[in-house]
Amino acid sequence: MQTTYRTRQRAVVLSFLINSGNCHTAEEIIKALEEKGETVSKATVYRSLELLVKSGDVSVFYSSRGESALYRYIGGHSDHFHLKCTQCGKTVCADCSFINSMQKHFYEHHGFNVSRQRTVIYGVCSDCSAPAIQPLSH
Amino acid sequence: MQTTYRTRQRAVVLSFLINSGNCHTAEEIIKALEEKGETVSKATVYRSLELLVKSGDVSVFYSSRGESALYRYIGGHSDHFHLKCTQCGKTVCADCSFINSMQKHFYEHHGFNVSRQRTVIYGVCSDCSAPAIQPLSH
DNA sequence: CTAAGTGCAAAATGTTTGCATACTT
DNA sequence: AAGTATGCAAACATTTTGCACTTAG
Repeated sequence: MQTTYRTRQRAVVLSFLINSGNCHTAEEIIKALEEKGETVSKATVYRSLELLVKSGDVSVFYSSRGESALYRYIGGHSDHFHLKCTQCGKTVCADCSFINSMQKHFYEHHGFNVSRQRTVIYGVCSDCSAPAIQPLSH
Repeated sequence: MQTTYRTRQRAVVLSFLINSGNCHTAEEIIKALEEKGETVSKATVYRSLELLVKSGDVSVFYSSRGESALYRYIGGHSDHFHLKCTQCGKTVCADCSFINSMQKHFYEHHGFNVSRQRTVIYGVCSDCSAPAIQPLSH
């Protein structure tokens, strides 16, 4: 088994995510660290994120092609998951226990253990499905 | 509103998906058409897929970064959605009406209209969560 | 000392775009 | 004719990789 060394760079990436508490793209993290004067190379940010995801401290969320993955520190945020609107592209984070029912169903009927953090629910958000006021097509 | 012309290329792409009935990456479609002797350029395949998705004949499914989007003809396959294993990477298509409950919940509690075709449930599949025989972690 | 991690720049991947040409209607 | 679509190659954006060097244990 491979042991992981503690490095300044990885600590910096993790503490950024911990302090923020929100979802961030790799690019955002890179820029933020740069502005803070922290020197962490782009490649290292990606590699650190990969390790942090493997270790379970951080979750990745792949929204859709052409957009970046979103990373987020998960210290107990077990009910958190994402609703992504296919019309406006916005992603809403929902903290809601319905995911428990989902987990139960998929485990019992499909032998499948749902990941609360990485699951993406696609659909149309309330803003975009507002009746009448919609723009006349695209 | 913009009218769409019927073209040989788009018909070819659509009929490939109809005949297959399965999910395919753009790359697969391009290769398959090439082998069939159909001449459709890569760019046109992408553009056709985009139009077909817009028209509702085809669904896209973005699995995760570094992998291609999956396209699929949806002629009434309304109960179809994807379970993706984060360990082995396999994607299982599930046809199951539980999605009705999901739809109800997200609509009632979040004003969000779930897309049956594009939603991705991430988790660990039964093969990968088989007890006892698992590798000793990482 | 050795395994693991870093930084850089270059590569890779999957998809999109500009533009001149060719279809559809 | 006017509006779309095509094909090609070049551009893109995000992420990954090779390699020589540094650091943690």
